[in-house]
Amino acid sequence: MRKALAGARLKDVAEAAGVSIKTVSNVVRGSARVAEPTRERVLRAIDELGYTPNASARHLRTGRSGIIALAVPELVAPYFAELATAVIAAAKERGCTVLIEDTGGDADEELRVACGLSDPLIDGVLLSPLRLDQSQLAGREHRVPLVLLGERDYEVPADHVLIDNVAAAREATAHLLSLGCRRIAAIGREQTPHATSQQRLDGYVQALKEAGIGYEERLAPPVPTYTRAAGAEVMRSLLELPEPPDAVFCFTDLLATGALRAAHERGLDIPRDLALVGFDDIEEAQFAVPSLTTIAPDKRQLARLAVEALLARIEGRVAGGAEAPHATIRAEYELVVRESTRL
Amino acid sequence: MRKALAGARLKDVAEAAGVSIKTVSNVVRGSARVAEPTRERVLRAIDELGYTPNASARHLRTGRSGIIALAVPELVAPYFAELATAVIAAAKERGCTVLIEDTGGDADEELRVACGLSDPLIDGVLLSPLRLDQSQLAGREHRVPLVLLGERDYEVPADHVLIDNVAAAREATAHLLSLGCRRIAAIGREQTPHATSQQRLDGYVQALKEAGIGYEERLAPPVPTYTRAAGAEVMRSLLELPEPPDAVFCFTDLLATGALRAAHERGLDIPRDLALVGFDDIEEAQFAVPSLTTIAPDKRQLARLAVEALLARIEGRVAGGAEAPHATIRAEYELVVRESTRL
DNA sequence: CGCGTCGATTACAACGTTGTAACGGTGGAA
DNA sequence: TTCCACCGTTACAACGTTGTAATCGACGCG
Repeated sequence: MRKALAGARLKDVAEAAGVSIKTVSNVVRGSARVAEPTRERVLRAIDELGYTPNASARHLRTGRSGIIALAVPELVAPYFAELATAVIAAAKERGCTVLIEDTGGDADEELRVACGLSDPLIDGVLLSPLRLDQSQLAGREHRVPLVLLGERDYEVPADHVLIDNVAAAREATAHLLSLGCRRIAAIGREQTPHATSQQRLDGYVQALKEAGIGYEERLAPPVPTYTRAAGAEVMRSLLELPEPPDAVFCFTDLLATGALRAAHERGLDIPRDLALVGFDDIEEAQFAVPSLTTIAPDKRQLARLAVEALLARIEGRVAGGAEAPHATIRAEYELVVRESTRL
Repeated sequence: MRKALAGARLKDVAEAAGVSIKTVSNVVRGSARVAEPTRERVLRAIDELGYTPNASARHLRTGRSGIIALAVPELVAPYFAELATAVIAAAKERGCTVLIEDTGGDADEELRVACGLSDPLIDGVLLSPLRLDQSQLAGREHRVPLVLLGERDYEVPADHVLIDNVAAAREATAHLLSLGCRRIAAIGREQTPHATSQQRLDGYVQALKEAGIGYEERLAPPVPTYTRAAGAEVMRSLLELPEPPDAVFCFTDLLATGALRAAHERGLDIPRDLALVGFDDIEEAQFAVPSLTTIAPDKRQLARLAVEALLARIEGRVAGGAEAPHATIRAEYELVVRESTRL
């Protein structure tokens, strides 16, 4: 059944080089000393036959496949597409391949992923949780190493890589305040808030408080989802308030582009009638009309730190071993000022 | 070394159910008749132990892993993110997992992917080629089944799934003509054109010709890349022509959003001063200001057809066998009219 | 009552790899 | 010369799965 086309095996190389299978294996992996002339003969044979190791067999034997899974709520959301690209690049630097899962933001699906998918092929999992809460995660069977990429509630039994969302949200809001805005709305609060929403809301409230402004729930209406459509819809409702806002802090750039769209429909001039800040710094933010001031998490750094943390767990390199306390690793961010707040 | 945590094996299930390993395997795969009471016992044991098949072992034995690779030029390009999402969904319907590769539009990388990556774990490859040309592809060793997703030049030894780009581009241009525009620019021509660029240009030229308008190369300046930035830059240069265009057909929505941005900077009113049509129907097109008229390929259908074609090749289900002639499979598209051409 | 048949189940080998332990040969020291 | 040590190499088993062929038991027919 299996055709010769499928590629040479250790056995073929061994025959060609006149040595045993194991010697070839040793040459390939550098796992034991091999005399130089033998080494050369083997390498030549490998080259001639175009040998490449069979990942399945290797995985079966060693328990390592070199494949890690990245699960995001929505790959079509530009932020996650950009993050995924950064993770793929970071993994490649470390010799790993990435398998991308789209959980659709579904808690069950996230849990399934956190438990190592349905397939032990995966060496480890990077999860950007959206709805998953810590009680569920706490009960998971620790089948594979797990690193969370993004916000978290309370304690979750896994390493986390994230930026300081509260501080970033506070900075974004403070920026609007510094422009003289006093009636600042927030778009992104959720009915049943998950961590991202909660933390950004906290930062927003803190900044207001520091400026002596109280939190007014009407100015932070709940959104059903983090989509452009939701952003537009909520923006429309905000503009219909008796006292509409003079600025808006959107918890994601996607919400912000929707808000931009709605403001445009009402003929508002941004930033003069309404200043706008987003969050994520997706590529689109630079090209929106007007371009979008936003919080820019260092996605490359996030990806690198996350891959590094996961590999450390996989390879058991964590100080203190597998039962080491779960680390929280912070990446950088910065506020990028563009037209939507440039008066 | 290998821990029990890693999950139950056929052997464990067999012991729990009091049958042989092979019977469990038969239940799992449905490959042989199993008496109903035995079946139930086995299923219960599987459920209790949380057994999941080991892909590597299965792959090692059968040569099938259930994993297909999808290689796109740029995952951050919304079109490809949306396409990837559709492919993941289509693959899941068929019981496959998708491994996403980002080739960066690099020809060498695309060739590597076309040859089945460096890893024989993959059952087959779906490739969205950008720079790869047929001469390179022709010389590849056919290590894994390959299906191309997107345009092609001439003959390539692989099945293709695509929409009729020439017709779509002609329709987009014809739409602009129907609005009364007569000086229609095109953004997306490449210095050394690959198939996508060439075909959309052909459609554009055909439509002009049918309206009795000649092709003017100045109105179709070359773009270095398919990015927002390139779209904006080319748009600026077009607006500086002695006789600037009254409409633009952009070969992708990404280019179009860049063009939109540049037009906005010049204070132009779209569509009154300049009508704009894009291509791809990325989500952003609906929320751009103004929203974007565009060609909408049926991405779900593209993904389904591509996965189906690939699985057919993998399973040798192709009429005529592995050496069957390579098929060209067309998916649907439609022109979606939005504000950017609604006068 | 015995034989044949058929359906359900099982033992065995193999996929390609690598860790372990054993092997053989060479060179130096006693 | 004899023995030991050590280095390079090897045989073997095992990872979890599935196809093949053999086995077992029961039932129907002659």
